[in-house]
Amino acid sequence: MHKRILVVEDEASIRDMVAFALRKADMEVIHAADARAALSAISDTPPDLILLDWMLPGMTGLELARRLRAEERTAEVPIIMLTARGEEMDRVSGLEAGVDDYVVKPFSTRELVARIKAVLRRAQADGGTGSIEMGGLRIDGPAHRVYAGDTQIEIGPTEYRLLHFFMTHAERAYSRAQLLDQVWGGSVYVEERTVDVHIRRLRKTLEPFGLDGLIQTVRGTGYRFSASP
Amino acid sequence: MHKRILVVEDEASIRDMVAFALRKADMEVIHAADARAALSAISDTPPDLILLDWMLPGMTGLELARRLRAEERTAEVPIIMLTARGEEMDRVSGLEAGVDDYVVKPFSTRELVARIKAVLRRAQADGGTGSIEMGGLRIDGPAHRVYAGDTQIEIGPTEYRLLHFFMTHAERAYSRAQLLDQVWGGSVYVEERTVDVHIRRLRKTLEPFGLDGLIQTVRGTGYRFSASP
DNA sequence: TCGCAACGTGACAGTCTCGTGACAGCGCCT
DNA sequence: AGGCGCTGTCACGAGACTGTCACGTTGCGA
Repeated sequence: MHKRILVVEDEASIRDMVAFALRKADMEVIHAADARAALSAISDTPPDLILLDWMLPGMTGLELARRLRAEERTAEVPIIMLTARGEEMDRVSGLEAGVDDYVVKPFSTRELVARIKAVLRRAQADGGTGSIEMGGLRIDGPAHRVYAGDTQIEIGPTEYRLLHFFMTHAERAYSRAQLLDQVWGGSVYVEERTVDVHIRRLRKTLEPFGLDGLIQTVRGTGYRFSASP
Repeated sequence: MHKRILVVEDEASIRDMVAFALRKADMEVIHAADARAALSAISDTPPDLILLDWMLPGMTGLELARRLRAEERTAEVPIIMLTARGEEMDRVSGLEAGVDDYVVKPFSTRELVARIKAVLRRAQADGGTGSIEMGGLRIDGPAHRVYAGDTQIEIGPTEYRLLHFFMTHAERAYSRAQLLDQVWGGSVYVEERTVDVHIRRLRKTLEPFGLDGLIQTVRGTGYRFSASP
């Protein structure tokens, strides 16, 4: 799996470390120290994935992410954000800007590579359209919409994020803590049982469309999303 | 969440403080004063996480980290480094060696525990073992599912953990005490005979699928999981 | 062959988990 | 201000799961 990764990061030490790890994982690394350099690097050939630092000189990573999403050439390129601890609270707005995943500094290279691979795998799975379909349910990432066949389903923000996470991480059990981490964002204090309630609401929203059994309870562990019962 | 943590630290005061905090957080603490002791402690059963002091007599923590990464048994075990203030600049080389996180001294035990939990959660999220198949039985770790051929088997939490342990430690006999340790978690008080009952339940759930004889009784010792009768 | 210890089995009551409905607080729009 | 959608929390109850006991069976050494 040879892939081209664009690393947008101004701090040399982190850049070098990342480059070292990615090359070891058989990936090609392109550097950009700031947003302008990133945009010009992309104008040539879009990479397979962009690794973006949250804090950049000139333009924030979030802003750049939005720009990249707006441009057709790069709208479909997965983006992973690098954030320092304490910046996590903006995870939700980041996810809404179309960022695919977050890695919080300090991170281990092992974790980084694992996340990158996961995101690449997912990107490949949804064929680049940004929408995922399974079990009669379709979620349109860029448009923030959910369909059951042709009819659109009205869905709240949290329910949407939960469903989106599930559909991008199907066939796998997650604990309530993990779901809080991933869907609510790492730095919030909410009861774990709150997850149950949102699961319940999501199930209730999907039920009228004959979409039962998609969200399964894994007793003693958490929940799982899967098209097969 | 009962976890085994190996603490590699030569300074007694820090070691005791850490041990106290971790035990309070329901973790089992193994201790090693230097690199050699650490390696020998690991040779038995690898822990779930290693807490490593940067400065150690004989071998630096970094060196030890590399050694651990190189060895297959411990390559996946998360490592957290304890560093004194001012040693931070070497963070990059540490991350290159595959260290998962840093905690800078002086630290609060609360922070330490939080970091440990975070790292454990991430390590667990990275999928771990994937799926294992043997003797016509397949267990899908990430999805938390068990199959006999194509049909899924309904299974309770404890039965699942027991089966999972057996399939990851097949062809070897375990005493009831060992099973309680590994499957129930070390800090619980249950009768040893309880193991028998769960073995029985597991056998019973597997039986309808023609999966007999997978769990064998080793009279006077305990039980063993094996594909061959 | 006998007797004992180890193991299998069924039943049971307590505990824990999860689903569910209700409710109050909050931000937003009219 | 009032209505409305959304969210987090709580309390309750059904059902699943668990640990333990009592008793039946089996294997093994004397």
